[in-house]
Amino acid sequence: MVTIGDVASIAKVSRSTASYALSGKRTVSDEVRRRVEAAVRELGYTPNAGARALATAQTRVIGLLAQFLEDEFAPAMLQYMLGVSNTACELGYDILLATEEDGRSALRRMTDSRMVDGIVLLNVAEHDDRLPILRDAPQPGALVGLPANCAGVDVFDLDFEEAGRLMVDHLRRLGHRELILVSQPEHVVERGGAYVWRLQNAAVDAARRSGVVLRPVFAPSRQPEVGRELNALLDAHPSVTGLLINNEAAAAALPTVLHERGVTAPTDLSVIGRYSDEFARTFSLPYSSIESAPDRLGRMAVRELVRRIEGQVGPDEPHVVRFVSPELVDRGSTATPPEV
Amino acid sequence: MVTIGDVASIAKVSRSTASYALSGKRTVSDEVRRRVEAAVRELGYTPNAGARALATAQTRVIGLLAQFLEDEFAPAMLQYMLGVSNTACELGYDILLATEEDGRSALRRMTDSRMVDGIVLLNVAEHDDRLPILRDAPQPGALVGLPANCAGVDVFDLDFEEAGRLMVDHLRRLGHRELILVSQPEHVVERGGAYVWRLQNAAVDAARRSGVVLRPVFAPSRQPEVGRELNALLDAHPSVTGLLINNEAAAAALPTVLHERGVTAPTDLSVIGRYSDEFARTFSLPYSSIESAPDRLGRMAVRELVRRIEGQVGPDEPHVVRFVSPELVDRGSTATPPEV
DNA sequence: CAAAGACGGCGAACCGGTTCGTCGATGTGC
DNA sequence: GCACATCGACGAACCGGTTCGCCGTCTTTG
Repeated sequence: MVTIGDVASIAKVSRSTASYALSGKRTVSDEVRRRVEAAVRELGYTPNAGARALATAQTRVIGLLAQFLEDEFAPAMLQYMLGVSNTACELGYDILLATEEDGRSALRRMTDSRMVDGIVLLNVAEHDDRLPILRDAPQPGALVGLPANCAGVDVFDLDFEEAGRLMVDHLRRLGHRELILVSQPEHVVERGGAYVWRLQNAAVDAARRSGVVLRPVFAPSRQPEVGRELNALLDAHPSVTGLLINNEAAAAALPTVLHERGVTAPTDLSVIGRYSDEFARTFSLPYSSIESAPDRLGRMAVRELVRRIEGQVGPDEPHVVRFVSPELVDRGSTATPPEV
Repeated sequence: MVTIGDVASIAKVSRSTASYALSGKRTVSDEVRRRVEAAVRELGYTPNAGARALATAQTRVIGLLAQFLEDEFAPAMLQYMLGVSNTACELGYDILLATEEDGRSALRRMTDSRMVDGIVLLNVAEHDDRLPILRDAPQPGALVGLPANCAGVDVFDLDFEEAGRLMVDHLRRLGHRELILVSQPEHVVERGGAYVWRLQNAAVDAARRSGVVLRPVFAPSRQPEVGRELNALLDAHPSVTGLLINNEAAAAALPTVLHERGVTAPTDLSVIGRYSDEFARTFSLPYSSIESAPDRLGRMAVRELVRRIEGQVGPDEPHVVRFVSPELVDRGSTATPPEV
């Protein structure tokens, strides 16, 4: 193992001078700097991360806690992870990943042992049991997902209320008067996935205010149950002219269901989903959708986290709660409802 | 920050005694052990990872290099990552994740700075440019995917040759005489994805030996192109009675294509895929398939890697190259071909 | 021309663990 | 009763960086 001492002796300077030459934290003569740099190249020196962490109390590593829960759509989670990972890399940070069930112990391990400079929590529930631990930790934290209590952390999420209103208003303006909203399964809500409620309540509100009938339902998140449920819904409500899908599995199953029923969008039925563009491409979904922007949310979380880590924002400055405005990506799956 | 010095002074022993009491590497009186353990609980002590890494030259972290290439199916990659991550956790290791384009620099960063005790490389190409770097590194490495040169690393992969034979033989025994094999796009092969060739060559061989006509084709890995290609293939070869799919996107697109053509499996057409059971469930694919076992491969790679790290296998002992035998998961999509 | 200041380099201490060698207090054998 | 081994604890050194304080030299300034 080549150490800074080796570099120093090759360059014929002291260890401290070698360190200053490389960090630039004190002025060093050009001559010495050149000698040190040459020695670094000659030996292929790279600083030992553990030693540096010990000396500087900084690791340049960010902890990422992702949980792959039953009934939640794993490919969607991946989008968030990639947003976080790639942004961290751009900013010069590495990612320590934990995917285990028990997020609390993983979080404690990372923070207590000072393996990380900061933490990103994905898929945050309304009363997330990881939050108290994160608040007690000395490292800053950034969340993707809105908890009931945002104290002490930076929070980023899609504006699900606005998303619900947008979906309803879009179809109302086209002339639809009876819609179905397909949400995630009810136990996702019970587990604390408040975003389901946030979208649904806003949608119900918007519908009531404008005299539109909106039928909200919780649908399974697994095949083939979700396909059967969609069929049952369409059977039970033949007068429905529009479908709002806040459930990835349902969105993925819909093309087959519609095809089997001989229904085409938007001629017979208008459809709007809520998922990422990447998701739509992967599954070849032809429906207009509210972009859920997972990569963007991951990116924002890391950006703000790094600002805190690097002290560009004071520890007393208030934390951020930022909502991404939903945008409708038009894929041509909505139109005026068919004449009855 | 609470250090082992704090623990020692609370327990009224020296730092070294506290260390021995916790590690058990030397005998310590029961009385002292109790006092130290009490102090640890009282203070909530956790060793500083950087300091420990510096002293022991071990980090208990494994580096994971995953690359999300254009034209490769991201959800499939996730399966491997989860296998690696969960197994590492079980064995007491954390995962340092790199997803950036430039795997070489990420690898060098991790190994040179001694951030990790070992490396897992996913999606290894035939002439993978990360391999020379990994061989030069002092840490052991484990691969998922078969390179041309396996020297110095442990290698794990599906037995794609056997998979190819299995697919062909299964349909031949049922009486099929003309098949199409849908492979990944040709540039996946050109980039070094030799597994495509390995399966295809073995399938072609097996077909020739048994007098079956096998038409191998490279299909796109994106929607909607792959759907069009499948349609074109079925149009061009009406006498084909069986489809072998070694292309995730094609498998995902097939249900819609067949439905549109009014074709049902296995009555009109027999289908065998090659993907993981998890993948089949996510996409609700009704086809029998060769299990590609990504979680199992990830698990095997980490297991062997940890054995090397912990010195349970000597540095002179030869490295492992292990193939997982393909297993056919029967989902009822194959049968004797229809009478002509 | 002497005092003050800037510059460039060095030595030593420190970060928080682990581990080796030592040493006194016990216990054992002859 | 003495030599000897064993046990349990301690002090010091070490891992590989960073950083503070100091000092000699050269330049600037009154």
